[in-house]
This record gives sequence, structure tokens and C-alpha cells, in this order.
Amino acid sequence: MAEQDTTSALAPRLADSIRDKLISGELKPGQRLSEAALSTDLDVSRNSLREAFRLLTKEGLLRHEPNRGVFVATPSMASIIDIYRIRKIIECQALAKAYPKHPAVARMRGAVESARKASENSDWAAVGSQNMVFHASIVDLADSQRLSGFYAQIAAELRLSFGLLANPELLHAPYVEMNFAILETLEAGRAEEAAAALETYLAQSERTVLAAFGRL
Amino acid sequence: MAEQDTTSALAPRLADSIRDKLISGELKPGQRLSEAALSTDLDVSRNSLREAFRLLTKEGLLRHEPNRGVFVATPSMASIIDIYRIRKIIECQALAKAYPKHPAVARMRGAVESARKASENSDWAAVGSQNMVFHASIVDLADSQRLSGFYAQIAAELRLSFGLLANPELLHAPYVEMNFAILETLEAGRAEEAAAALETYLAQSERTVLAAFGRL
DNA sequence: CTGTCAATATTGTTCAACGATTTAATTCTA
DNA sequence: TAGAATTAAATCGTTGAACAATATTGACAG
Repeated sequence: MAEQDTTSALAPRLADSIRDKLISGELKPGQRLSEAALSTDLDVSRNSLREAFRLLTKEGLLRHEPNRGVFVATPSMASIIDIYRIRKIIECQALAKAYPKHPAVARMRGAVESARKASENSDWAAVGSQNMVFHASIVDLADSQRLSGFYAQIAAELRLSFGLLANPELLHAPYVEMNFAILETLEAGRAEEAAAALETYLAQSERTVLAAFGRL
Repeated sequence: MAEQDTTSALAPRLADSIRDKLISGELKPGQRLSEAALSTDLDVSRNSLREAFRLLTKEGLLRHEPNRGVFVATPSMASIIDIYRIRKIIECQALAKAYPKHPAVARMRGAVESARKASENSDWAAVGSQNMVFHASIVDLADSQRLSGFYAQIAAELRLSFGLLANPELLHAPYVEMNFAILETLEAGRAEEAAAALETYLAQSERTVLAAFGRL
């Protein structure tokens, strides 16, 4: 990997590191994160670690219980519904009003192509990642830094939910070609139509995820 | 005021306290916040204060420069445009798809009524606050905790911009009756029409704010 | 088995310290 | 005197230790 960036502050780097472990599933929902244990583990002081905890708590990835510690957030049906509600509002609007030659369209295309290759290799984790890139790029169409940042946050939270679910193929594979269709429609200048397709997509995806979640 | 809530953690309370000072204008944009000075001022440790700083930085209210300290965020035209872009997407969609008997509608009505009273008394600060309550309630129509939280954040950032501008009457007074009209349209079951009116409203408000900002 | 109470562990907060970086002041040179 | 270079002061970044407050555990009595 690349050498760590010592220029930036420690706490955000710690938060990045922990976030990766959360998304990768190394840290499991509900698990308690001991300040003492983690601080010696990561070789940082308790104070620095606590600063990182605050950031992740604000992102919704950790839950803080006073005098008891921080825990990995436990996804629920309610949180999944909440997040999909937001996705429908933000992604569909961003797409509906998009300029077909926006720079983010290139990123959408790149994500679709990468997802196809990963799909051929049955690398479902990569398919999932590229799928996320595709949708983040849709939000980028709205040209709002803050909105993109917010979306990145709820996307991370959603990935936490995905981590709980078995069968990643079922969760991601069917959507590669739907993404492609949406992209084509957008580039053809029919943004409204693409947005309608995306809404259908999201509704279907939500049903799948909730069903899988209900099976736990 | 009420006695302080010692049950909750210190850092969030500090953040609340500082946020109030930011919105009220007690702390002015661009101003540097010394850790040492503020910690003795508020009678807390530097560590606790730093935790509060991180929270507010993540909210966009403070800007952090490595090894130089934190500064009150300086609103810019870019940030105002960014925020209005988000408002159009979120508020209009929330309103367009709203259920006319949603509990948040009552809060909208309360805000309109309070704003009218404040307007009669020429209490423009109160008019502005109630205006914010009205729009936050619109977002609540979408029934998404996360979305409402995010909106609260950008609303705070927008209030920071308002604080820079003179003539609060011009910024808030004209919109009281427009809010009322939107509310009536929604309650009449014409949500789409209300959303269209809101979009016009937001475009006009944005122009006014940007114009005032340009005069600085 | 259940409730009480002490012992233990963990978090919440503060303080002091020190290296690193920025900012201000001072000195030196042309 | 103006400007550049150097030194000194202030501030941040991070750590470690300390102690109070709270939560958990385990022993014990009934």
C-alpha cells in the first residue's frame, strides 16, 4: 500500500482506518470498542482515539453510550428504510436535472465498465464497490460538495448493513446492467426518463435488502 | 435560562454553546478561536474543547488549519449557492411527495403564525428563526431522521451567512406570506403545486441573499 | 435463586509536558 | 533605511498520567 500521509492530522487518519475496518467487516455491528485496547493496538493515545470516535459517531457508524463506551452501530430495518428514502430523493433529483455532459458522467461510465469486469470474475465485493462509485457519481451531478459529502456518509452506513448480509451476488450483480441502461438514457439526453428508471431500481434494491435483512 | 444538563457529555454541550455564539454573531466569520483562551474562558480543558471543535468543523461551522488553529468559517458565494442547491433538491422533493396530514404540517403552521406575530412587532430575528423552523418542518415531511439532521446542519451554516448581512427585514419579511401560501396549497392536497411555489421562493431568496452578499 | 454491597474495570475530564510548526521580533547586511 | 536572515515566542499536535464518576462483576447473605 502507500506510505501513510503524516501531513494530515492524526484523528482523521484514525477515523479512516477504523472506517475501513467497519466496512470490511473486521469490526462487527454491536461490538464494543474499548478505548484502552484500541489505543494500544493502534499505538495512539486514548485522547486521539476519542477524537476519531467522535467523528465516526457523528457519521452514524458508531454509537456512543455515556459511561459505557462506543459500539459499532447496529443496522436496523428502520435505518435501511431511512437511507433508501434519502437515496430516492437525492439521487433521482440529481439525475433528473443533470447535464448529460457533466464530468461525473465519465465516472459513472468507468464504474459501469469496472463493475462488468468484476462481475465476469465473480468478484462481488468489487461489483459492490463500483456500484457505490456509480451512485456517488450520480450525486456528484448535482454539483454540491456538501451533498456529495453527506451521501458518502450514508453510503458508508449502508455498506455496514450490506456487510451483515450473505449473498453479495444477489445484492449487487443484478444492478450492473440496470446502471448501464440508466447511463445510456442519461447520455441520450433523457434525464427525466433515467431518473424514473433509477427510482424503480432503488425500490427494487430496497426490497431485496430488506428481505435479506428480515431473514436474519 | 434552564440549569445545564450535566447528564450529557461535555463536548457536545460545548459544541452547542459555541454554535449558539456563532449563529448569534458573537463570534464573527474569519475570527480565530484560540484553544488556550477559549478553554480558560469556558473553564474546560483544552482536550474537551478540541473535541467540540472537531464536531463543529465537521458541521462546516469552523474551519481547521493544521498547526494554525480553528477559525470561524467564512461564508462565500460558493457556499451559499451550494446550500441553496441542496435546499431546492431536498425541500422541494419532501414537499412534493408529502402527505398533507403529516404531523410536521402542524409545525409548519405554528411557524407561520409565530412569524406573523413577530413580523407585526418588527422582530426580524424572530421572523428569521421561525422561517427556519418552517423549512426544517418541510424536510421533516420526508420522515427521515438523517435527512433532517443534515438539513439542520446546512441551515446553521446558512444562518452564519445571514449574520453577515445587514437588513434582516429584507431577508425574511417578504417570505412570511409566501410560506403561508405554500402551507395552504399543501393542506389543500396540491403538494406538487406547493413544491413548484417553493422552488420559485427559493430561487428568489437565493438571489436576494447573493445580491446582499455581493454588496459587502 | 434473588437482592445487596463491595471490588474492579472503564469511561469522562483535566492537567502537565514536549516536539513541531507558525508567527513575531530582532539582528544583520547591502 | 530597506530587506533578508535568524532568533525568540506563541500555538498547535500528541502523549501520558492522574482522579472522579459510572458501570460491571462477583461474593455473600437471606
